[in-house]
Amino acid sequence: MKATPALVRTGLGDQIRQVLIDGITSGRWAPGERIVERRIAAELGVSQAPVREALRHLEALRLIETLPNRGARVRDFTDEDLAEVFPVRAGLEETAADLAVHRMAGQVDALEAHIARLAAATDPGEVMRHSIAFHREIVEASGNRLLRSVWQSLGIEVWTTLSLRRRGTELCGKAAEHTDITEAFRRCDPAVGRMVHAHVMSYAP
Amino acid sequence: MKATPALVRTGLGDQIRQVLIDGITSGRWAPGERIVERRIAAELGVSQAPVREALRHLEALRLIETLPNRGARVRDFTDEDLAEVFPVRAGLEETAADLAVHRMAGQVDALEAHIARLAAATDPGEVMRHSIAFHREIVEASGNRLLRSVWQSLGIEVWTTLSLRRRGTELCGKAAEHTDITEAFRRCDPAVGRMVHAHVMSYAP
DNA sequence: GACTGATCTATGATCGATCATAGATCGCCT
DNA sequence: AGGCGATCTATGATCGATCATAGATCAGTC
Repeated sequence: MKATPALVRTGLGDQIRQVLIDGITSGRWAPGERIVERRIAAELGVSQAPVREALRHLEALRLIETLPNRGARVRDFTDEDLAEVFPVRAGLEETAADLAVHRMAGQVDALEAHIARLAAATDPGEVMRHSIAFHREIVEASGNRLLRSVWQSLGIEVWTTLSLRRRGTELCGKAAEHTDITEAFRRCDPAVGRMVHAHVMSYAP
Repeated sequence: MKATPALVRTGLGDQIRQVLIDGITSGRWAPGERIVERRIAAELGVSQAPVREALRHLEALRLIETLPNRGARVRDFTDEDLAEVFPVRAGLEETAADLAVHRMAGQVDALEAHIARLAAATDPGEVMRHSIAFHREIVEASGNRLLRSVWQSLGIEVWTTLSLRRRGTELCGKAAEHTDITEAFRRCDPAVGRMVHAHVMSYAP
């Protein structure tokens, strides 16, 4: 492979995946558009193999759909697709909160730190990441590694980005609920699971 | 590749994945044992590529763990690993039941069919599959494709098999609860979600 | 012109070989 | 003997090429 690697050496598959994700979220590849393995490979100056690896990850994230012997295409996200994520997130995060409330034992420093960072955030991307980080913190605090793995595999950041592109799913105005939830964790309120569930569902369109 | 393909032609990756899953659940590969890509490839008379593809699937199922440049090894499932799946399943299936109860509108034929098949099952493997099929039916009935995808990715069958190997997690004696749940669906009882949650958790060790 | 089948083309699936890295091994120096 | 590199080995990561399949295209018959 000569054509100016254009990519540093740290796991080609990972880097290609990021390139593809950026391309999809930025709209470079339109929904329904085919993603041809060799074309991407040639463009990035790599071979077909790591591109295939990256595509499998995108498939797991449900960003593309693949037909046997027919290749991959960018999914044509319907509003329904974007909406489906919320009940799943709500269920997972409710479970996480119920598990976490015991383990935290009123220690909510980490949650408060995320709230502070969210309040200080300026640009929309930063707001989104800090808002998500608050939720991730709850999932982490559950101590259930499988739960964490499943939650991560939802690719919340990517889907939220797509949702923001689609319409103006505003993330602000929810900081108050984050505070309420944090207070519930502080007093080990067993209703915190339901609160988190309701909070997540309130994002749904 | 000459060495008597030993595998029919229907997507090598899929077939290899099944061989590996069987090998792990049957105990052919012990926990912690390394899985060397080229060894498997040579053994099955294929090349490294489809084996790598299969290994990625196993990684998604959390049956193996992979270190960069260091290969894959069979995970050493702790009791904790086996237990972690139940809260996650319970949360997902509660969500599914809550979504499904509206869509079923009291039509519980499919659920009853699974109960009948479970009652008629004889060998343990069959019992397990029909028991799982009942739960899968609820998830399918939710109509949420993401939820279905996430549930499937838990690899319930495999983990249940492993759990059965580990100790005698008996699946019988739960048929009555399946009937209770079905009745709740028939009368569109909004408490069905909680029932499913409790039912799933009752399998936990 | 319309239908049927052979051929061509694009591309995914798979292959065999090479490159790169992590440990293991060996040899040298003190 | 012990420490420290150089070298060797096993193996994952990547490559370029080939095989196989799904459609598209074309030719022949009626």
